[in-house]
Amino acid sequence: MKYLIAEDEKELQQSIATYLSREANVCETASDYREASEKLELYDYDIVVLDINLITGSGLELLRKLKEQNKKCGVIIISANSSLDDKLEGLDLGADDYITKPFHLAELNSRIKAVLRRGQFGGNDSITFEEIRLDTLARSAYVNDKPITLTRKEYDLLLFFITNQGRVLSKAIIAEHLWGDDSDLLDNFDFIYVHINNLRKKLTKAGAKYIQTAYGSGYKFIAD
Amino acid sequence: MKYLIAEDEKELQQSIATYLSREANVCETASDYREASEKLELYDYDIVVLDINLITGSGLELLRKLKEQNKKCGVIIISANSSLDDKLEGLDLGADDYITKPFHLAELNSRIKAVLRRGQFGGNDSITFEEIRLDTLARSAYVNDKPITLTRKEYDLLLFFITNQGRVLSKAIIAEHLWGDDSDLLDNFDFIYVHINNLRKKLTKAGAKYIQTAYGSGYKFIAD
DNA sequence: TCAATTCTTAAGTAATTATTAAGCAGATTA
DNA sequence: TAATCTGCTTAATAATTACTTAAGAATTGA
Repeated sequence: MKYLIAEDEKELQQSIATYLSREANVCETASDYREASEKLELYDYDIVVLDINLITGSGLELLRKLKEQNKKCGVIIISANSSLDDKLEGLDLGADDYITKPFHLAELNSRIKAVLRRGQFGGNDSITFEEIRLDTLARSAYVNDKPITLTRKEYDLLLFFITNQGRVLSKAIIAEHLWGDDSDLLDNFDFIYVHINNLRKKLTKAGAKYIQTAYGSGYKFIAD
Repeated sequence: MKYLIAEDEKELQQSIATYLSREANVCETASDYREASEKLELYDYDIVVLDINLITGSGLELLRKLKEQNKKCGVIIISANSSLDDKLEGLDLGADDYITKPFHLAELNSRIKAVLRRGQFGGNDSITFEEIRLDTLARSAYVNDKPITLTRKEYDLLLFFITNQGRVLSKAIIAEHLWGDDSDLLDNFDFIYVHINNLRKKLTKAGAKYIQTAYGSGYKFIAD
């Protein structure tokens, strides 16, 4: 399950992401219109939590765009307490639910659950790729139903590969997804080599070698 | 209280499970005849919600088997609107009630409640995991039928583990469930180490060591 | 209210995992 | 083919996370 949190208040954004990351397999954030728009074009999400009052560009505008593209994801709008109109307009535009600031995270979560339940969006606890299976609740990995022990970073890396199979992932993107936003500034991704190497060793040993190097661009996870 | 939902329509299954998990201590699902049959043999349930029109194998067949085994659980049949015969046959075979698609979840819930009330089912409000048994009314715990004394927090922790078996539970989530909502903000969960440690000691001493550390992610309760 | 139990804090230790760094290997380009 | 860039591997060091214990707070029950 993949969530996107489009919220410009950094603190709230982080609270939400932290809270929801246990429900989602992938929980990403966007801090402004541009970033959200970009991510929505590049990736598929099951749920988008959208603050309708994004400073840069309107959240409603984003929602309109989203629905034009006919993406199959549930949308939950966050709105400031006053703006009833925005809410209604949002629902008109195809949002699935809304929640008013301030709110409890548990409340947001149960609304997401409700949207997922009544919609056709997402909904599976294990992810497979060829003979690899990830149990996302137990955070455990299997190759041909034999468990392999992964560290946290290795698991996250493998999950990221599988949920983005076939796509070339640059070291910068991998770093951003596994280490968060602060790594924008880094220009040294040496440590990724190490994690890739470790994960490769474990997968190869178990008989599943799918991490391919795209020389000069990054890596991709793909069956030969 | 343990429920089993035998329903092959994934979406409906999830709706029911999510809705009823509030009422039940353990609410499990089965998607086909084989899975349901297996679970019924392995575990005891207080209530079985059985879709009589399971694609694979007949629901009626399952019910017949269930009653042959003389299991003490209440059975509520879900039937498609037309098949009156199935309903009657189901009741003949010993089902306790039926409900016709489509139905409101609240309706299903109140029928379950009614069955529980008038039946002898669920009188023993206990949850088991391997050799561990929790008496949820007395809030007491047993390992191989020998009582072990737990403090409140230890009991709550164990209950939380057992009802979320196999799932990685982060310290933040554990804190939230045992200490309430305010703990979102806490960034220090040191005290959890202590409770985990205490519970582990008691369980281990009694011969049941199921709390596994998922380094960097949390803990999970699982049989090797 | 007092005594007993239970919870939390704190501090030191242990274990695991992440990152750095350096040398090597393979690829690409001129 | 030399020069350069990119990626691989390994081992060491650093950082993080977990465990354990004991003592002081807080809570509970009589």
